[in-house]
Amino acid sequence: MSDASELAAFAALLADRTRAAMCLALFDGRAWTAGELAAHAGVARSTATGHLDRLIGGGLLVEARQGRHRYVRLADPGVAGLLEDITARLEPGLPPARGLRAATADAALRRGRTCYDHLAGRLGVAVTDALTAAGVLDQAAGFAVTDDGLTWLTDRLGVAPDRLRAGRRPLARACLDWTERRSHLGGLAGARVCETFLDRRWVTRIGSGRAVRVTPAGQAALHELLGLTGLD
Amino acid sequence: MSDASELAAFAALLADRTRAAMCLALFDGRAWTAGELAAHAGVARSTATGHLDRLIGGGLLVEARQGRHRYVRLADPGVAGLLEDITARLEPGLPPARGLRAATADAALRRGRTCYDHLAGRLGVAVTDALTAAGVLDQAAGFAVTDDGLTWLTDRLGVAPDRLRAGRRPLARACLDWTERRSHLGGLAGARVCETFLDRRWVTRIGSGRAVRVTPAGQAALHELLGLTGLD
DNA sequence: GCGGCACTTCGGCGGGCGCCGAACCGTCGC
DNA sequence: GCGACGGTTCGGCGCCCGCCGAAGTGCCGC
Repeated sequence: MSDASELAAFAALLADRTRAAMCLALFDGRAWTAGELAAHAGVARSTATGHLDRLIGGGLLVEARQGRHRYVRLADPGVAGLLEDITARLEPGLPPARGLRAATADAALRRGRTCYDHLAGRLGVAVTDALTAAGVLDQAAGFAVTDDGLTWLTDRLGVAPDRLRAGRRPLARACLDWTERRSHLGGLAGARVCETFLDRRWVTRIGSGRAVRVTPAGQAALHELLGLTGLD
Repeated sequence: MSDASELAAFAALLADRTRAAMCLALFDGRAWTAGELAAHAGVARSTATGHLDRLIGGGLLVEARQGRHRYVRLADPGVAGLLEDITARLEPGLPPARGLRAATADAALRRGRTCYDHLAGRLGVAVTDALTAAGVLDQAAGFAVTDDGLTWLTDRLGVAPDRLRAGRRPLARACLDWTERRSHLGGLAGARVCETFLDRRWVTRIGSGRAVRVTPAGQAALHELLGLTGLD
């Protein structure tokens, strides 16, 4: 009986159009700010605050406060899997490959891929770790680009300084990688890094999808630049 | 966006204590009547009617009208799996084996088992099919014991007539078998058949669980009585 | 065919919940 | 510092939804 109450309480988290829209948006694996989710769902920020409180309290989401921002993402891959199971049930005929499980099944995608406009997969995590080790990123401070890091990006990597001026988009953003269960670098800096790697042919796209592969030239360059090895 | 509405609408089906209690009750795989579910959930019958309409309309349950009864059960194994996934999330530490998936994994259980007090699994379905072929059961009429069937149960199988008088419990009831995706015989008649098989040592329990095995004597007897073969 | 039973329909009540706007608080950038 | 901005708190509004009981409808058994 109490079991039924728990089930009902859990289901109630998703039983609201606004909260459902938030969870579906977060289904992409990225961390969103409260304001972005409010805009996405079409409600006032104050309303979004309450919904996020409930979703976090219910264990579906986790938050990371960063300055005046409240970043929020799905709590764990289990939540993503559950959402996928339910939505798959809702559209029986539709693409079975839309979700993250399909990505899991594909070794190439697991190795390396783009997530929107930045690197993800093992490659994305490896690059992020190397950037952290090199002092470019400060993960302790919640995924911030350090002052030295800015210099590194412009001088070592060769990104034009004005392309790193944060406008509406945060410079660095943590993006959770389901297949790796790790965060990798998103945001403006993540996009610039990916862009540069592609420009220089350090990585190339495989086919027309999101999968990418490190080229021989890229293996040499990334070893030279970041000490990375074993990027097949 | 419309996607979010659909997800919310679906989740709303389970987001009520009463409906959740109904679904959890049906999780055992049996078909319940509307009145039974109302009593189980502790609401008026009129209230239960509305809830069942919603659950059926949403595709979680299916109904089978039979006389003045409204039998209802989970729509398909996918629903059971979904419920299992969700409840497993709610009690992370608890028995991973409570559900039906565990049964699926166990070959012995898949072959033959008891479901409450009647036979299930391949054995249960085979016996039910044979009883139907022998004219004991009329599945077209919604799982009814025929007049000839009553005679068969008493004269051929040797069940005492007064043990087949239906009281509150229906004489025959369809019980859905998840592993076989087929109905098998439950209700009073199902219990008597199972009881008789066990009494005569045609089937014996394996260990202390629900799994059962057909004995050599049982194989001979069931072949003689119902033409059944291949019951290892 | 007549009572009894399972279920359904309907009207009405009450509580919960989602929504907003206004005021407030902390952080960031000039 | 001071304004801008993201997020939070609070009060109040309105709707939706779950609940019941009473009356109605088929179906069953005597």
